[in-house]
Amino acid sequence: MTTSAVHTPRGPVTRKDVARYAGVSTAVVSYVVNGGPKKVAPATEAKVQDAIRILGYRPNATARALKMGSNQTVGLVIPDSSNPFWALLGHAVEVAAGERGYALLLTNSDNKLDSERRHIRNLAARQVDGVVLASVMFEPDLLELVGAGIRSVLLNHASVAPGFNSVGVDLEAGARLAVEHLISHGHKSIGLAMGITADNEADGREAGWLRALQAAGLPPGPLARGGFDRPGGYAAGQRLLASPKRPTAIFASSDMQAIGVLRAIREAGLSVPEDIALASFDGSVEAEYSWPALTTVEQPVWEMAEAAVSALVGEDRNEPPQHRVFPTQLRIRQSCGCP
Amino acid sequence: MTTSAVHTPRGPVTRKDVARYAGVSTAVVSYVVNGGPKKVAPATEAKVQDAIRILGYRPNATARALKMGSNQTVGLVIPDSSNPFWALLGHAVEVAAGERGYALLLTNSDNKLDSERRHIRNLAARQVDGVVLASVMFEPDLLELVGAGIRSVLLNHASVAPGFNSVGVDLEAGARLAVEHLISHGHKSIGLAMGITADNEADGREAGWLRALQAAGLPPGPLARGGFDRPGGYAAGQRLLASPKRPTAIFASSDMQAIGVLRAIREAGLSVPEDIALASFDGSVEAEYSWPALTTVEQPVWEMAEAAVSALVGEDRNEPPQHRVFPTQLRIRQSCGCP
DNA sequence: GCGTTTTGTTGACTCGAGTAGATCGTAGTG
DNA sequence: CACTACGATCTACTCGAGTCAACAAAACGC
Repeated sequence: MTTSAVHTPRGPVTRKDVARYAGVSTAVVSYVVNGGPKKVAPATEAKVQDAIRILGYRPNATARALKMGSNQTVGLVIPDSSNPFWALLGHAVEVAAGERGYALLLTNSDNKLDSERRHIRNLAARQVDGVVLASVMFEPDLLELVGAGIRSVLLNHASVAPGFNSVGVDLEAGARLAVEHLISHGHKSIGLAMGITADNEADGREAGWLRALQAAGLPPGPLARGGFDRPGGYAAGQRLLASPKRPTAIFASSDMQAIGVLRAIREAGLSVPEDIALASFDGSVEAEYSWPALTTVEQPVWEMAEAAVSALVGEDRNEPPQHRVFPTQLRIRQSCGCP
Repeated sequence: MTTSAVHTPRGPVTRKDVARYAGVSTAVVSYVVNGGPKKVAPATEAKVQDAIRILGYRPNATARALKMGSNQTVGLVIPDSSNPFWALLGHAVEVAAGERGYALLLTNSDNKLDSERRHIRNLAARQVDGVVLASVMFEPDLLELVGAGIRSVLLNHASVAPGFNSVGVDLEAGARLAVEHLISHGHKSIGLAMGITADNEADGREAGWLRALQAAGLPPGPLARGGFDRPGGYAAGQRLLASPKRPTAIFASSDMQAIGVLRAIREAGLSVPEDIALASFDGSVEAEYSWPALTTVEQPVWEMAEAAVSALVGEDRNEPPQHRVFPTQLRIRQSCGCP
């Protein structure tokens, strides 16, 4: 004869079961579980706590969410979570959300617009409390969808959409930092391996590269476009190396691209930074452990995630939409030619 | 004068609003939205569809979840989503779940037991339909928690817990594959950079390394333990290099560790594979783009994720718990000494 | 034309929890 | 001792959607 058999109902234990077992009403159970909004006598509270423990009651978060109109969840849409930069961002968002008691619904848009749109629709239906949209693309459709009552933050997006929160870094300033550093090493021909932004908006990194060169009175070096990922960088790197006047330095718009470029350079029998210097953008861990370690423009991912989540469900939830731009920092390592 | 203002209620549009607008009962709206369980006359259906479109109605997934007892969500607990291997796994799980209409709640345990336990509790309260538990740790507590009605899959865990689904690879066979390959290159002293498994269960990779050496009549080389990540591998690598009899080859229990080892080797002024050959475990993208490219034992991450999700919410949802072991494949590149 | 199916629609109850408002009992005051 | 004030508790409604039993109307058979 087991101890738990008598009163244990089949199926999941609900508030009602606890109430019956403790000999109180369901309201009291709620008051005990939530510590309010009404007081409960200590003796009653103890009875209820016992019942909860004995029956193994766990409140149904879905029911709570229905009643309260919030399921304590934020959604995140990123292009590809197997890309280390996005993975890190996802991690940071999860932590920032977790600190506030929110869980993270993660979705990958895979750089496809319809996929992204589907995910946003889905997140909206699931009544998430907010969504962080780290999209390379951008469509008015998205505005409408997300605008339908759900708070959202655009991450690192070029266009500053009215009515939307946005969080990002100063891409142009960051790129200038890196290119200027390459220039300071004496390079006169600096190529650019640029990622492809689907909306064809001018990317700040490209502008920064150009400005830095102009400011130094240098002509723009060769430019090759490819995906922001390793294969994209590899392909872009090969094209840069094959250009009529091979650059002596290359700035890549992402760390992953730089790693691809690195491979292209090596396969060409050249070495970094002796033959070609390299700098990139993002500041991911892979940059640190690459060989040579990559000089890169670091994005304050944790702060950005924190700011994004805060705008969604944090203290500044009710403020009007903000556009926060974070500074970047040049993380100097060996790929640029520094010792 | 806007077209939508007249009948649009304030706040989110519910089934009731649609019903009122279309002049039907709420039941009919449900039937239209779900295509059942009862038929609706074409003319009525059209009216309802119009109302839905005009009012911009989207069904509240939370309410649906409450009624149906499922919120079409699976949970994933991994040690650290900024580790590429786990990031890839997360991506694969998300895709597998997405194909079945399920969303992914992602949590990082950060390798901490209490954090892991908290997340599982949270996932349970949120009534997820299943959880994939990729824990390095293991505690009976977890069994109890997850066992409380929620289907779960243990990923790549050494101990085969009864009543639990599990999905993993044959760690020992995989490790043997790699070590045997190093032996075939003529190496007689092969060190092991082993990750730390918190539950101190014997890890198959260690066993495989040992067995391969024994089978070849070789003495076990030096062994160093560290985290499964890059810093862990770096530290382990330094210790292996400093060991009295320096090994001529090293097998690392993860790609990330191998990348750390690579750095240690380079900082010691040695080169791979000339001075020290290297092979590792996981088969992540970083291994491919490392220099030299890492020879590694590839885990079939996509198949594993597919199997895990399928056991949770797929076709074989109602079968008794299974233990699926997938084969690994040796992906030969340059770090082992092959051309 | 009448009884019988078929088809279409509806009202009402349900899921599990939050909480306002009503109710009960008791302690405190005059 | 009557009467208020208050603390503790319960009743009952709500959130939004799924679906069954019940019913009305139309289609059918003979």
